[in-house]
Amino acid sequence: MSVSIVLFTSDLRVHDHPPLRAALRASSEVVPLFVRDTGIASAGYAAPNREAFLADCLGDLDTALRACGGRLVVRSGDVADAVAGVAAETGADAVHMAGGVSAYAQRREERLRNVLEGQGRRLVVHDSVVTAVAPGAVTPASSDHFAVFTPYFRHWSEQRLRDVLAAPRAIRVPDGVATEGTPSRARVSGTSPGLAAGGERAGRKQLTAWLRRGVAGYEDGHDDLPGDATSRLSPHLHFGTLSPVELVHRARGAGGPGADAFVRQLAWRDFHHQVLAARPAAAAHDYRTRHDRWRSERAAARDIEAWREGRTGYPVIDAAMRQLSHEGWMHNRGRLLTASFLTKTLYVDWRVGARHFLDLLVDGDIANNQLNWQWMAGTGTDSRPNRVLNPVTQAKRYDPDGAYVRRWVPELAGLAGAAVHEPWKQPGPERAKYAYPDPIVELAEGLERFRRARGLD
DNA sequence: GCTTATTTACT
DNA sequence: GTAAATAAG
Repeated sequence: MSVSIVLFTSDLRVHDHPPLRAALRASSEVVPLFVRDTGIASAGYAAPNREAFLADCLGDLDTALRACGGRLVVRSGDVADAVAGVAAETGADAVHMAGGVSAYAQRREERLRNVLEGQGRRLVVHDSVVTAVAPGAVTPASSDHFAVFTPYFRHWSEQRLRDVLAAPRAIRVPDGVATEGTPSRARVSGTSPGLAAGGERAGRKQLTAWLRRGVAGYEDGHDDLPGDATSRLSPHLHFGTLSPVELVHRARGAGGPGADAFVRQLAWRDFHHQVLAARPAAAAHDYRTRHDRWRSERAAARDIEAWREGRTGYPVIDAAMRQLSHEGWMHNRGRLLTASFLTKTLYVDWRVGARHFLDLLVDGDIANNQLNWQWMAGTGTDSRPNRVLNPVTQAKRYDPDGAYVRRWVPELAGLAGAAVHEPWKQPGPERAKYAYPDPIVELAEGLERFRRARGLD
């Protein structure tokens, strides 16, 4: 008669869950445990949209566990203390959990290992739960991680992934383990009105629909802003309600150029995770400095505010920023454009933008968010420091009829076609009809400031 | 075998 | 411009 604990973190599912399977194999009784980590709030990482989505996920996980005779135990507090407490109460001899990559996750794992080993218990950390290919599983000859995507992707693609694990059929939880119960989404305030629903069942339904109907058009459609033809699976990947290993297997099974392009995006996710695992400081500091002297937040306060609120006077930027606040999610092309605009055109520190995204994005993820921001800011792994995206050119390319802008910027709904991307070109009397701001900065002016600051010519 | 130049490709 | 692969020492 032995007891194991499964500590759920960013893996809120029962399908394809190596820690859960390992615990069930090792022990006759298992405690599925989630700790509402008070440290996340004090680290400034908590956000209402993710709190609400998390509540859905925990409720659904509890339901799935109950369906096979178990339940989810929820506690609050410091993770190491809470887990040690449950371990002492139940006499568990091992704790199984997924490996994480952030500095926070690495610290958490270390503290947990110390406290458990002090009690004579084991911590077992499992790979390929949060990513398909584990960080460090492939490395170049001269470094502990890849800094260029293309060679990483070649190696990543050659990795043999483990088989997908079935959901458990039966779970016995020891009697009398106290739980706080799962939180309610309804009690989270300050969420985006159009926030998606969380939970493994919702994620699996979405995945099936995506593979059946969406993925085939992904290669052609992924950058089409109004078409909205991306998978929207990012929140489920962030909370682990879907398994990246299973996604890769099933997408490869679907086949075709759309599936290949989609799998490539999943590899980008793993790429950023392996960078952060090796360089956890990159969440807060330049991966490779360009010696920027960003405009101070004080000096740029009005520009930053306009950017956050979606009133920069560049319609596609404002549309994307409003989509973010309304849905807690933004189209990937919008993320690139708004990040380029903040860091290059306004020359504001990428950390300011990354912070705002983390405050709102339901899929807000330290590895992907921080490193993609750095990628766009030119301080990351990318080797092109002077890449600047022109919001007008890009808008005409990826929103040729202006439908995306009109959807999110109703003030401009009266402007037909691509004219909506340049409202300042309307003749004076026409323009007065639209309660929409003039551009807060000239593109050429911003570009010049940026190039001067970077010493580019 | 190991270090150092050259080539290649780059969301 | 730069990282990785390859060729050369």
